[in-house]
Amino acid sequence: MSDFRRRVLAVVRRIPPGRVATYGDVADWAGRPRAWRAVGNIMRECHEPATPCHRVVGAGGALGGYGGNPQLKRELLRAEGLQVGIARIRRFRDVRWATKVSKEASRKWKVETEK
DNA sequence: GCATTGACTAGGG
DNA sequence: GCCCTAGCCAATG
Repeated sequence: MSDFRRRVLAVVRRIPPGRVATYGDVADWAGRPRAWRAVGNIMRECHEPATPCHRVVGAGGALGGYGGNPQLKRELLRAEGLQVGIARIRRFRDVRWATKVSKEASRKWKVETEK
């Protein structure tokens, strides 16, 4: 279990219900802003219920994937009060976690996880 | 250690 | 908004 992977999971678990974050956001919070692609790889492995992988979506509100069951992901998100289209999240800007979190909070989070 | 792969993204047409 | 391209990172064989 690499350090980066551990951080990514920690960030994902931090996403509150009814909110979503993009792969890019997660990578950023994990300390590697340009590792979004790797984040996708990690998610593929960690399909355990302990981490709300379904709250991690693609940039611009794209759903991304969910193992062999993308539809399930849509259901889960809708169950949390999100408006989900065929392959997109409506009101994405309003439910995107990263934009709702204050800079203060992100700074604090980084300080705690950097060490 | 190199090559391939992927639940990605930003930019240009 | 959609399609294509190039760039990027960690995991895998």
